[in-house]
Amino acid sequence: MQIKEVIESSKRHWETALPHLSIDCVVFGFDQKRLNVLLLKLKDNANNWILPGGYVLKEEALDDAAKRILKERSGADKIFLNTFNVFGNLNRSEGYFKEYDDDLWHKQRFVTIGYYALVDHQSVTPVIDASSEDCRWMPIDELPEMVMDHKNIIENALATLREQIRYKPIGYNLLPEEFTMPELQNLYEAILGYKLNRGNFYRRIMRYNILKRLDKERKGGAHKAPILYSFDKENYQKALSELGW
Amino acid sequence: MQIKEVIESSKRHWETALPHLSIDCVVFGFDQKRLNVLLLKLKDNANNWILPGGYVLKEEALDDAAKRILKERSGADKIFLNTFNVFGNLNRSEGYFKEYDDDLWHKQRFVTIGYYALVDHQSVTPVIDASSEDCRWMPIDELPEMVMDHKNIIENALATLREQIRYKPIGYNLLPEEFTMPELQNLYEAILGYKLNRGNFYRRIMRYNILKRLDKERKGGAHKAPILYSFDKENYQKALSELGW
DNA sequence: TCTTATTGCTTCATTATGAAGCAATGATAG
DNA sequence: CTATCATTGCTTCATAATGAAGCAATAAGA
Repeated sequence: MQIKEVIESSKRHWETALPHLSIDCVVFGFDQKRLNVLLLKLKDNANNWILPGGYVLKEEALDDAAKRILKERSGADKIFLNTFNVFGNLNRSEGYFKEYDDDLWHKQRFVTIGYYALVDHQSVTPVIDASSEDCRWMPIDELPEMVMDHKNIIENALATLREQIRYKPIGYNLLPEEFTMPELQNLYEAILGYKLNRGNFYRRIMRYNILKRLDKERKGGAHKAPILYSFDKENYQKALSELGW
Repeated sequence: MQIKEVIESSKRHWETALPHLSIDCVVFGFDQKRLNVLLLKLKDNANNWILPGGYVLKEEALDDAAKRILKERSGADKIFLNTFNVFGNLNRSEGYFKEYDDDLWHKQRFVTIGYYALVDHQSVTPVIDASSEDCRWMPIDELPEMVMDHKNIIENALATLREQIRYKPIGYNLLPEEFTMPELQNLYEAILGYKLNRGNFYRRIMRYNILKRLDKERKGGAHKAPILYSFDKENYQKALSELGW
């Protein structure tokens, strides 16, 4: 196993980025009925996948770094992005780079800032960057083998998302402009991991008063055509700000 | 204005700690009817107060660093400690150290990990460390002038606490072993910043089933003597774990 | 002993939630 | 063209949670 590009870029990082600090992004996208995460596979790195991540430049705000990294490594752009936790244990990368020289950037001790992002699955086309061999959506309930503690980081991000969905409207960033009530319910169920009662879900969402009902339906599927909605951005923001967001 | 000790310790830090990374702790304590924060005042640093903070040693886990810093700089020990946010904007310290040499540790660009702590006010005796002139509890609604973005960090921590109190039992770490129902209500009101209905609060707390009613009362105050309670630690933990904690 | 503020706990009206169901509808099969 | 079917929009009913108010008990002090 060899990661030449990684080693090369390692040297560059020493000069331009803050040492001992990295960012990992958990990018959630919703497709049909499943919640997905955007993952990368390094060249020649066996079967281990990683989260899109990178380093903070010396004169770069943390949020800007997260945006840049995500754009460079996955093509995702203009998205909802937030920190959710910090991972600062020792030996987080233990074992993964032991064959390499001690001056390899990645072998160092790292404090990692975890960002999670919510994106419209349809509008993101995964981009394979120079150091990667693959970049794709993976369903949250069928994650592949992952490097270091990256699986744990994803679970932590998902737990954050699940907590937020309890008392905050969610969906604006995860759904396309127009969507149906069953699609919104599928999103909630995919995030929560369990089924919701249809009528009660309908009632609860309607009471939020964050949906704008469009005068059209989504025909083409079998059975009754569902009504299309879009988010009423003003009320959506109002609902969030009443909760202190 | 001079901060000799700070400059001295700055040199030591370069050798032992992770560069560009710091920790600030927002320590909440509850006294009578008010929520307080533990603050320090640097020697000779005019009237500006700071949060107890410090740096992460090269071979030290982040949580351990936070514990150590808090112990060293304020005497607080064995407490509930959690990250709540990361502050990584540029120029956070702009203007505060401009008179000093550029190689002053503090003048550098810093990413700060925010920790919040919940402690029993009575059991913490503020300790004034070598680089401080003062260390004391300050009520949350009467904060003094503070250095850099430290006031913002406190507000951010308080917002986190307020969010958590909505759907999580809180109080175990902020109250003494034995307490009364009005005291618990006062704590909630101090955190939330507004009054709660007495009967409804009583009913809600009782339904949580996290209190152990003791067979004694707190006599001595005027009027009817309130019953003493302690937390039923088992049920308290169960209530938390049902919420995924 | 009387007054007072405080406390423990309940009652009643209102609102939210869980479970179930009914009518409408668009596609499909016959 | 019509019957069937799963799905959808939305409502109903029972139960639980919440907001507002109040009653009786009580410890301290007048």
